[in-house]
Amino acid sequence: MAAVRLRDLAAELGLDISTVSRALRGDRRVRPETRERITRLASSLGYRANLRARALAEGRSRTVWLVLPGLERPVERECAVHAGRWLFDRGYDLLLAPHRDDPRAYARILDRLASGGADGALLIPGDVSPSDAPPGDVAAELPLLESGLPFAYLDRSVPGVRAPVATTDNEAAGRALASAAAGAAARSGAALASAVDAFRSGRNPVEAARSRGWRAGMAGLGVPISGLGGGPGPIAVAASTQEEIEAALRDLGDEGRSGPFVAAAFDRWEPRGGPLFAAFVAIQDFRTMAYAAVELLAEGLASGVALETREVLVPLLELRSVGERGMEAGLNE
Amino acid sequence: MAAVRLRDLAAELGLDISTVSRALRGDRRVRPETRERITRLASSLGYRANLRARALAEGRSRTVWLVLPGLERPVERECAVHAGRWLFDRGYDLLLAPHRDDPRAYARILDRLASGGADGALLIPGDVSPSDAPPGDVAAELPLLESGLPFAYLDRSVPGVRAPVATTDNEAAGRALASAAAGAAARSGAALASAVDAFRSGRNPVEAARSRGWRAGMAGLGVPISGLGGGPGPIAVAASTQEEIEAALRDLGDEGRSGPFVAAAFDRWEPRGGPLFAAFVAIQDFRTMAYAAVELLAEGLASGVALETREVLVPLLELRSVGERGMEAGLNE
DNA sequence: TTGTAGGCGTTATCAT
DNA sequence: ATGATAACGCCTACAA
Repeated sequence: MAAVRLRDLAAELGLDISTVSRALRGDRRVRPETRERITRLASSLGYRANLRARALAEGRSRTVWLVLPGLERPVERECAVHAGRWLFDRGYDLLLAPHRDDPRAYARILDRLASGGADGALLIPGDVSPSDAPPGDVAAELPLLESGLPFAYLDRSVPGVRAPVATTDNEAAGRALASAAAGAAARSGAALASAVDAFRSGRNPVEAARSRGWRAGMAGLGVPISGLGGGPGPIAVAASTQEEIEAALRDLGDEGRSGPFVAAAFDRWEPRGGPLFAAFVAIQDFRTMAYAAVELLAEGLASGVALETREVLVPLLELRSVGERGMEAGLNE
Repeated sequence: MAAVRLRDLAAELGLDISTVSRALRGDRRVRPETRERITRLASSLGYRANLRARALAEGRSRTVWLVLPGLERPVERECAVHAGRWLFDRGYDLLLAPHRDDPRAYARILDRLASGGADGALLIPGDVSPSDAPPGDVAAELPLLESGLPFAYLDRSVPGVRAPVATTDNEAAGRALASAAAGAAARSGAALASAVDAFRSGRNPVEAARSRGWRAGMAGLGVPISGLGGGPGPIAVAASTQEEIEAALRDLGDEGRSGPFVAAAFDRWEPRGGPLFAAFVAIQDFRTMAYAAVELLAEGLASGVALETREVLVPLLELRSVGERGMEAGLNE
């Protein structure tokens, strides 16, 4: 019942292991009849190459890990599926390693990677706020860097870690949302009085870039960025998610503001009525982002060495307008 | 820049490889001072054990794969997270291998597993309808079975494949939903006229078990199972998802039925008004299910051999009642 | 076209 | 407590 080895096939056929090995992996310097005998016996005995031995001998395992916090967010799921397909076509298997924001799990995953657990890796970092970052967490990817394993960041990067990144052009997306929001207000006859920046800039580089774009866009249009107060007239509120925008509006409401507004969010917006008169959604192109990350990684997989720092910015898939139906209703309040 | 090996440490210290190996792995028959010298040099040189070599020598990799179709459904995500934690605590890393319902990807994953890619596996099968099953797909897990790798099914099993399963007690859940639905109708003063079975029994064993339970429960209560027609009076409709129930109702509507009804679904129900007067949701216990599967697998991981067929039925986490507010409204239509 | 032999880096079994 | 040596199963120059 023990697994069949090359040695068993060779012994059975009176050949040498190396000949059997060559035949089974398609090396053409094996006489056709010999190859025939070998493949026949191999399949009849159910021979399967031992991947552990092959990985040791070849120095690679044709395996890539995608390290991510969890599976809840669309980025994670979509990138996983697409990157998996791209890599599959290149002969690699993509395995997902979720660390559940558990620092110990995260450390062990990176440690295994650095020890030859895979040929390369894609990393989607979790949120790192200065307060809840465990000591030494900044250096969590240190083993990876030292090992020289090729890896690339996906969606976001970790400041200070030198590695390539594939991410949405979030700054451009922020600017695009700004101009769309201002345009919608203008078309409705009431120019934007001010804009609210509800991005969580300190959270990660993505939020920071979106905030920069939004503020720059509004500045270029002459619309002032207001804090929680703000003057009368229609306002535009931007954040990464609908929930964050709604939370910001509740804060504004407490200070006397509940009038019409324009919403600018990413990826998803469910119309729920209320004083909204227009909503714009920046739809990210996860498919292309995953492709770009795989492209970045591919160089390293071929050469087997770590990659240079580089940033690939993927344009938005679409800037979608939703919920403009309620525009008049919003203005009539 | 090449990776540091045991050999390098041994040479540097004038010791033998075997001593260094023992020291680094906590074997106590090494003189404390020697161990000290070794560990010091190892960490100063950044030594990392080569996992590929270790896996070959030890015959295992302390790695388990979770093979699943995708990451969309709650089962997949929740089981992945929980199983990952349980296995982590046992010293194993859980890696996710989504096959995107691509038969080639699926075959390659199972092939790698059978060739020693991991020490064990958990499988969440996709839907297999007789029509779209590619030829030979039934035997897709054949390599796995032949290899003797320990694995267990999670959530569902594949008929005909001998392996242990951890799944919800779907038949009991179906019965529970039946009695809850009938009870709600009785409490509202209008006994159930008939029940609709909208489960997709041919799709997979889970759907089949739910359907059996629902039918048996209704039979025990003397409520006839109706087809698309059905008589007058309140009816109960059961299916795995809200969408499937709504689809079934649209069909009923075409035949003249749009009156009040009781809904019985799994895991999720969003109240949306309409002629509904009660909804019951069977909430599955994914956490316990994942735990049970890991327990099943653990035996095999310890012994290294395939497991006996066995079925662990996990009770529902909860039978939740939602949307009963609309009961009177529904009856008044 | 086939065989020989060394190597991949660790672990494990003997001696000493 | 340490060292020599043989696995682990496969790959790959190099030789024949």
